[in-house]
Amino acid sequence: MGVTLKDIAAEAGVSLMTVSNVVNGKQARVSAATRERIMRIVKERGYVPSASARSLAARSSRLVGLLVPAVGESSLTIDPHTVEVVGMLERELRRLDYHLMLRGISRHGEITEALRSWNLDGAVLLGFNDIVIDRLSAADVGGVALVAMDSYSENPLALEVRSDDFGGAVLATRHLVGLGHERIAFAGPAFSDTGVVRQRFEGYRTVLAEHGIAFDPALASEVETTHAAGLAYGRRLAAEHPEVTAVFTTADILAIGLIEGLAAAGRSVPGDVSVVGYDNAEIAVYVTPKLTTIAQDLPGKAAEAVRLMMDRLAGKDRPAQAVSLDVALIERGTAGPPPS
Amino acid sequence: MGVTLKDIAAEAGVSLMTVSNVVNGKQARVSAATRERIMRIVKERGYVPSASARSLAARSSRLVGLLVPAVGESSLTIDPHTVEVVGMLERELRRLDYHLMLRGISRHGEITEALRSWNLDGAVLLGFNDIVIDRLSAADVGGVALVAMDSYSENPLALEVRSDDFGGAVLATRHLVGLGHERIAFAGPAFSDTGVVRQRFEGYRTVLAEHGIAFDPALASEVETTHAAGLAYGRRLAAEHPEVTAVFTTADILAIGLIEGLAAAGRSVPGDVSVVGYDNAEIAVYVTPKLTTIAQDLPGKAAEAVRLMMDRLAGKDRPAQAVSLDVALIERGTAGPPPS
DNA sequence: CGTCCAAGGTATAGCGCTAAACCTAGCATG
DNA sequence: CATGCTAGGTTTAGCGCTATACCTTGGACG
Repeated sequence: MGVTLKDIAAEAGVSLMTVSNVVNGKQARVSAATRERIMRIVKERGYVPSASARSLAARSSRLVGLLVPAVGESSLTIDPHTVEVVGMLERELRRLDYHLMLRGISRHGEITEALRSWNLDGAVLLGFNDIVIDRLSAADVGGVALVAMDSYSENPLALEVRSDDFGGAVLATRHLVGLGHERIAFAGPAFSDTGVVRQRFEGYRTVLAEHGIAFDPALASEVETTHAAGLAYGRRLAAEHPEVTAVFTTADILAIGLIEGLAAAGRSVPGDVSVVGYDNAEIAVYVTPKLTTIAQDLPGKAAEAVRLMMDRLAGKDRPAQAVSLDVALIERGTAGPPPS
Repeated sequence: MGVTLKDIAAEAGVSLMTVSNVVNGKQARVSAATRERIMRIVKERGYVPSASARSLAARSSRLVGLLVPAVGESSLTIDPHTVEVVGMLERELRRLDYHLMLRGISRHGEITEALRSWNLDGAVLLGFNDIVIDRLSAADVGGVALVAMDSYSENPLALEVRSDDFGGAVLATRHLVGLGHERIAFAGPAFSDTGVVRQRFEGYRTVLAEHGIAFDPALASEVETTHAAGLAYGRRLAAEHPEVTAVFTTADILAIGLIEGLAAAGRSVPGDVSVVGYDNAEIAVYVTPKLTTIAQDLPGKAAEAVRLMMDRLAGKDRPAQAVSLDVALIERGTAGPPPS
């Protein structure tokens, strides 16, 4: 079916290696005339090199893995966040004639398996828990270029890219304290865990302490990052903690659900309760009032991850140091002074 | 570095082929005792088969491509839509020990190149224009299993999965006509093209004709699928066509922008103008008033695409026939009777 | 005039795996 | 007792490519 190097070589009357050299742009060893003749035949016959054969013979696959957690039977956790990275990464890789392989990871061993099985040149790990990254040993990784996004591991085998989650929480909480709030609740998923949400939780607690406000564990709730969970939480909060005048949440969608839940319980935002979201998602400006939130530099994060990956693939070794991007408070309509 | 079949064979004192048979679960030719011994060694040594070697030797890569249009230098066009498919596809493929390769396509030739270079067993084409699919010849495709989503090509080489776009437009437009509207505008991207949007445009025109309403080309506008474009369109519409009392749009995000644009021009929804969106996106319920829209069966579409792909990979040949999924009108708050 | 060298190639030996054909002992069968 | 068959393997011949070492010319140079 397919045209191979051998076919081209036969037609051009040269050895197979000469064709290989031409196709791979190794200028040195071929005369211009021969090169042109071969290229013409390659075009004519529609020759496409076999990536598997190359990968096998050259011990390099020109393949980068995109590894995403996949919880059991459920789908991949690709949020708008992630999509941006995927898009940028694919484009940059394509420019350099690399390819992207998407792989959900449900057991730890699958990371190593993915790296080795396809002989990946690099891999981007999206949103894994620190512990997962920590457990990666040099033997697991081999020489694969690893970039971990949104992980707080300190594994020197992976270059890390994240935004300043602690700082974002500090910004949000200080904003609320500055407006005069004292009973400030926190809502986010699994914050007792390590990782991104934990950092935001610590930022929140730090600012409370900084202002002499006692941390009340009853005001920190584990809430999933969905509209429905936010809504339920809003009702609950209104019923159980009417003294709360502000909430810092770790996701916009949760915040929007929360606002609806509060409204359902007769509490208005920002009149009765102030709310700050996180991520500055697209939806943040479509709701009324528009959501006050923390913006991450998403394109920046994606660009940085891509840059690190490209540099490592190109062989530029850089210190395994974490890159942390700045965040910003976007003041819109959901945070105001507490009711007097 | 890596452990190979040869290493395992040497350690187990059997031939390489026996190990290969065990690893690939070919029960027939190996005794239970030998099989267990080999499996133990495989586990101990952490053997991972080389996918490139397999692909080369077996002429099958267990690799499925996800081909997405990539316009020039820009990123991939992965909308929430697409993400659902990606997630489901990855999960199903992983269960069957296939892998997913993500590839942006910016020139037509790249489709063939992608199929051939990695020796793909199958490919899902997401959101390509019909013309692109039409141009695919048997030689381009080889034996690759092709599933095209949201294409209206009739190329027998690709199984097609789409939802009933014409029917959706009919539902939306009839709803508006039924409410008493006569000056109904249409807004969507590139509807003069072929494809999904064209189908919706035809649905709209058909219903107008059906009710004896003359089609006015000035009321059909080419508007990009973004909030900003919708907003600009809203202002323009209010200024240039104050007689319009209803708009059917091909995307929710466009509809939401449109509503804001109308509001900015002093026209309220649904009091002055009714609006129907398309897709029943998540945001549709977060805006006020909640958006009346057409819902596609997204999970169904994804599931169907996956099912077709799986069947074809498993060798079940089915007639190359298009699957079309039903749509539904979701009545919410943005469509009402025209002002009297 | 012998030597060196560069330019422009070719020949050889795999990479790690699988498909397909082949082998061999041991047993049942007519 | 020859024959066939089966279980349980082994051997051989690549898949399409690249790395590496090697081979020829025809000058330039001392």
